Amino acid sequence: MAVTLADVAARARVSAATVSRVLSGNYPVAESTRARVLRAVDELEYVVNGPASALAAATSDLVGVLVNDIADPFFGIIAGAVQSEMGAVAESGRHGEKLAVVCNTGGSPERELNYLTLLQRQRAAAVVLTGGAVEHPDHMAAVAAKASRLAASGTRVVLCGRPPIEDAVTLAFDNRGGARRLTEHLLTLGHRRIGYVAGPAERTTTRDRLDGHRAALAAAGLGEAADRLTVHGLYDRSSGYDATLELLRRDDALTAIVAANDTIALGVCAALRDQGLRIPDDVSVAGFDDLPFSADAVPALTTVRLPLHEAGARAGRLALGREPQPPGGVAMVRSELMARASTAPPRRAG
Amino acid sequence: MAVTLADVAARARVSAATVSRVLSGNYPVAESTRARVLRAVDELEYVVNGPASALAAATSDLVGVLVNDIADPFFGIIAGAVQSEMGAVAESGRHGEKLAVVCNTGGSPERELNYLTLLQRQRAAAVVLTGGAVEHPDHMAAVAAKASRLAASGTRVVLCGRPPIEDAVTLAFDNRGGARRLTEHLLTLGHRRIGYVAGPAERTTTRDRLDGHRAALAAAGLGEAADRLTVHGLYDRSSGYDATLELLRRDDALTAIVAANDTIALGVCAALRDQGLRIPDDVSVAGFDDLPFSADAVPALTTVRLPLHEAGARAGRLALGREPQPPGGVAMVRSELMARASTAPPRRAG
DNA sequence: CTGTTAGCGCGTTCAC
DNA sequence: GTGAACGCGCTAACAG
Repeated sequence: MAVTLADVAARARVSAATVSRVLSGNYPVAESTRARVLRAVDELEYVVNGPASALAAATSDLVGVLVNDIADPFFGIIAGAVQSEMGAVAESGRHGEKLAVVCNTGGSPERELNYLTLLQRQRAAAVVLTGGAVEHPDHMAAVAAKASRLAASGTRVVLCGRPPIEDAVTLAFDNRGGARRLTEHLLTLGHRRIGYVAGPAERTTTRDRLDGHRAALAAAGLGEAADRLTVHGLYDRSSGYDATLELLRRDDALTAIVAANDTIALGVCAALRDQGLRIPDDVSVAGFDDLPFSADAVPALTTVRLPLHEAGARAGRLALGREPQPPGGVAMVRSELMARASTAPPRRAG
Repeated sequence: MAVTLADVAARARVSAATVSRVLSGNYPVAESTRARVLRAVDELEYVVNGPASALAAATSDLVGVLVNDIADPFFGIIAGAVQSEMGAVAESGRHGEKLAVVCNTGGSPERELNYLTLLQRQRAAAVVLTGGAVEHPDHMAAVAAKASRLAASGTRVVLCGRPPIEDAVTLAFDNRGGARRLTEHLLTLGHRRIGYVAGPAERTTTRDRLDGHRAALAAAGLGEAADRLTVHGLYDRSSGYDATLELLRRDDALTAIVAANDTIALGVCAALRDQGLRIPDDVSVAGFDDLPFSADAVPALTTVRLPLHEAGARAGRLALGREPQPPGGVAMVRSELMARASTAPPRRAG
């Protein structure tokens, strides 16, 4: 049915081996025959059979990127950056670069494991796991085991935005430090009653950011109130909205609310407005990630910037082995406080 | 190195063929041997070799989903819905369902073609093309040709949100009708000076929505001003911001602005606010798509709802051949006007 | 119901 | 520089 290497070989009047050599490019071939082969490839519109090639060579050109939520720009930006490093050039049936594919786990441990198996089955060249990990001991062990088997079979495993595990290179995000600096910023402005809208309890990202927040409060002697003014939800807008109403019920004299990410912060802002509270006059609001929309929200959102694109791109290069591994296999991605208009000194009566 | 079918067969004391039959499941096998095989699979932690399997069976379990911008929730929602239909169950080394992978073209025709080639090389089971297509004649012909070759080699081609082509099943979005009803809504409210922020000129989505807008204006005898009050940009927030400033320069007595999508509309709102204009008191604003954030924006955004999740899920089922093709291979996805707080009768002095 | 026999299309030794 | 031959791991006929 489909045109094969043999067809090309026949048309170019050479052996299949020669065609293979021309296409893979890593072997000396006479310029004249090389041209003949390429012409035949074009004329026949030949496209390499990936599975056959992968079987023979024992490696495929697939790179999997796992994300927790494909509809969240946080992951979209990272995934897009990873893909941009693959430079998929596939001219003239020639072996192009890798095929980066993103898989949406929806934050479910089972689906994460399933995708890992699926990718292992495909003999993927590399796998990039992005975003916070679920902390259930069983699941962590299962992921670590999978990673080891993948690594053992030649698949590079790269972590981007989650804690290190064995047999994987990791780009860890400075969630804790960023969160701490953010809350310190609010404390410096004079806030003392600060609410916190956290993400799902079992995610590493959630825990790290919350830890940073608590550390800042504890250092200011405010450790007590932290728990009472912390509400958990999902990493989405409506969770921020609902959590804000809850926080206001617990303490209607709050002067600031910190959200675990920018998307939640948007929900927080909406809820505050609906309650007739002005930002930042009545309540200051802060987020995390510095997604594109944060800078021109109204008011512009104070947040912690994470260089998502750069991190994703680096993860991509690491996945391709085009960049040396960081010492110890772990590199920390720095975060940066972006103080903007949504935070100001408290003016509200206590 | 890796454990193979033969290893499992040896351990279970059956032939390789039997193991294969157990794993693919579509063949009668005695319950006792079946159990023995599955136990061996577990003990050996066997994972099928995808490439080998694809080679022998001449089909792979890969399904490609092409999107224009992976960081845009519009595509994230569709892609997530497609993947949710795949139900990736990969227990016990058993052949799970398909592996849906999303590829980010960034809206570039070259990358779109490259990904199509890459997927063809992998002998993908199906390919889903989402979102507006680029209208350059050469590119359209190239995509149509690729689609034909894919279809010819057994790959199902599904279009979701773009105009039909031969050899593909398509789920077309009612962009034109929705846009028309949206502008009619504004006209009914009494608006006469309506600005329009369009997307990139060469996209089908852009054209269809703009056509609908113009049709509504023309029907109201307002066809003349349409061109002067239309500005093109990208499908992002900053384009909406910049375009709004430009529209205000062209006519500072505008009473409404229609954006080609919700994301642009957010930028429009930001720009209007920065100009000291209130929404909808001074200027009404409308978007398109009804992304999750639109309902609780401030004010809630009037827009046109497209059932993205449903459409994506259906595209997924079509890709798997689990749903009968619509008559003629084309189904229209209806859009629905969502009139909310961002639009109101004009009050501003002309 | 199960084992045997052939390939699937390509990469990679070897010789020439 | 090029061709011939073998095998990657699996599925799909056939037998039995």
